[in-house]
Amino acid sequence: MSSKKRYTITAALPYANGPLHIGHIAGAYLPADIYVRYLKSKGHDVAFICGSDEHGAAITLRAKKEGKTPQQIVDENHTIIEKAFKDFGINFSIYHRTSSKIHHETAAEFFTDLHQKGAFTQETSEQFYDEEQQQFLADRYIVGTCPKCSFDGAYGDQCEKCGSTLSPTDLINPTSAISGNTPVLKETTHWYLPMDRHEVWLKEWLDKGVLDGKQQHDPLKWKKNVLGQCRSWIDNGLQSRSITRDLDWGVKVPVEGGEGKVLYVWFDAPIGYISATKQWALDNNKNWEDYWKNPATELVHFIGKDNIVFHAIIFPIILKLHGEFNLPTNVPANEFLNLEGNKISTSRNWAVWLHEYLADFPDKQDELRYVLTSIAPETKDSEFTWKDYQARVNNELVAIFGNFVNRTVVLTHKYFEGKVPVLNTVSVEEQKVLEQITTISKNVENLITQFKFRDAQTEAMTLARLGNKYLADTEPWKLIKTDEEKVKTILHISLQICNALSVVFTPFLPKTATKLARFLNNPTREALKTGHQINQPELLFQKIEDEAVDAQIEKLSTREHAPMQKSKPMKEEITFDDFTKMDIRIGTILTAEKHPDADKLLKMTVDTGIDTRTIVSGIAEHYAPEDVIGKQVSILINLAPRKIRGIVSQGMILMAENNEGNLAFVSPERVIDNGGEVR
RNA sequence: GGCGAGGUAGCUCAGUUGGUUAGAGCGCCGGAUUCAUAACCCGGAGGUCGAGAGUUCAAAUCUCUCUCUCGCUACCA
Repeated sequence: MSSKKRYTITAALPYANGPLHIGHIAGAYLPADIYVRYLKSKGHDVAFICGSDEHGAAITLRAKKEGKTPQQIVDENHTIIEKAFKDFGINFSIYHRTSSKIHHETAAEFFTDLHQKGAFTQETSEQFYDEEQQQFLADRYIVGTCPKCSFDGAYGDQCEKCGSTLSPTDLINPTSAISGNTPVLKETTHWYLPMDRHEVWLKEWLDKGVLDGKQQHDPLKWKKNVLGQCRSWIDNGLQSRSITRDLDWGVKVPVEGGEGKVLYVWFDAPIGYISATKQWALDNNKNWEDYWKNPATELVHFIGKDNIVFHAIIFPIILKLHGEFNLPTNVPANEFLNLEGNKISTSRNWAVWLHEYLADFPDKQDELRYVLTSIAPETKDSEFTWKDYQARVNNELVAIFGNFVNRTVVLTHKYFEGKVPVLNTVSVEEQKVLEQITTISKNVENLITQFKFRDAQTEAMTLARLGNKYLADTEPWKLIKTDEEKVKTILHISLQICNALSVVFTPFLPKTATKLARFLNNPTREALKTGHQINQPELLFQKIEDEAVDAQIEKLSTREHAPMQKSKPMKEEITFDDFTKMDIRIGTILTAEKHPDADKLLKMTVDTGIDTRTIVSGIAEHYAPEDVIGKQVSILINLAPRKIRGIVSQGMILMAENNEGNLAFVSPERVIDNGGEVR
């Protein structure tokens, strides 16, 4: 228990493409910071590693848009993010960045090493290519309509509207984000990581915690959501994933044939933990290998649930392939934090930005830390509301914690000139109170080591509750008239509780704990000695006024929520002949039912005037079957039939789409005979 | 559709291997108190534990079916 261990703790690398919001903090950085502060307070040797993830096409794309270099973009964001972390009090050993030289070297070395070991395959495939710009288009450089939600501005790797993971060829009407042209498919060769080769050992490692025949971790200590997600991935069969991209921003592929190609961000980013550790070791005269290669060192990754597969499957594969490296002993992934009833969305600007909070609520880092830990999405998605923030600060921090400290310190000054009075005879009840201080402190520690930060913080608050109850039970303000010696004992114990509060809250509320230690004039936080002079207190916490939270709610609701919606550029010019090739008719939907094997598809029969045919269409999320029967619609009838999810669809129903991605039928303005031509 | 995680008091959440009247904090109502930022302390109300069926002497807890939320995944000309 008391032996000192070495820990490498990482927190997900923030992508240097935008600022941080409270969801990031609650999900990864705050729990990591609490854990690290706790470990350090116990004297363990901890490297707390984080940094900006600065590669990837989203950054080059944005650079292009803003007329800057990618380096300028990441420099700006890195500075903002680093400052926000620092101001908020996330206490990294190092906050590094993946654009650094040491990272490029480290990542390249990993690639070369794995390449030499034959860990990769090379595959040639067709990728979109912009002929005018003479370059392959990375996934992010392709914009089109999301096949899932019909959002118009989806990227080739992801739709930011519905969050779906996509591949560029999934997009409807793909266009090049650089030129607006329609890209063509062209062959290119990339390196792939065949993950299926690793299924057997991964399964044993995840299920039993056994690696190479040795017990490496205890799976019972892993969260259910993490193990469940991983099992789901492995049981479905791991795919080969490409780990290089045609792009000029990132870590250059260091082997023959790699010209013009870089490592894909998810390959290079986790290696950033290692390169950051190397830099930190150089700066602090340490040996980085102690933190990554010594099997006695624990490696823990704090992440959000979107990152589980990378940290619990892909990165371990990379580490194991390289050899000598430790695998994580735990990956405590959190779920997501919602905000005022909706998902946090960067693109819709539905978020509480960390740097804005710090500006709007100066010196209230700990208030936010407290609230975010109270509602940490540890087992399920949770919700932040400003009213709840206010209630928790006012009813818990101010009323229970701050108030107890204040009354104790005020009474000490009032009765004993601010000197810690002597501990006289201790009653049975008081003996119990003293024992409780120890018990609660131990409980808090146990809960932290189990990554139950929410419960741990609640337990820490019970110490303040204990203090308030003790004062209410003993009533020193009455006793002072009759039994000053007893009052000395009461305030002595109360002051020790205050001191214990400054200890147990150190990981959770570091600024408050320091402030409290200052009131007590006790920076070491060892037990207070009789006669010790304490300082004049201020208030530990201020109440949050209605106006302050109302202003925040107002700010959220008045901000522009709709994404910047630009109509897509016109497609290439076509001839009249091109147009007349399409045979579009008016028809009436006769029957409609849900596709038996798909959620988003409706199977319909339509009277086209010339025949009655079956059409399958992806509109089930917009229309119920009974709503569409009898509707007159426009149909492209000479489209080649195609099997969709097992049913042959003969034609396509035309739909119009608005900015929200909602669909509407293109119907004649008055009733037209079925088979009527649209031209 | 498949898979994973959830659905427990108004809110945020606990409930271990099934076992007496289902818990905590906050909110609410009532009482007491004045050292304290009208704060603290005591008491109370409030839940058919998502729905239904089954196993059992006994189920929030095990099994099955259904339903809703979140995520991954498939279909989307």
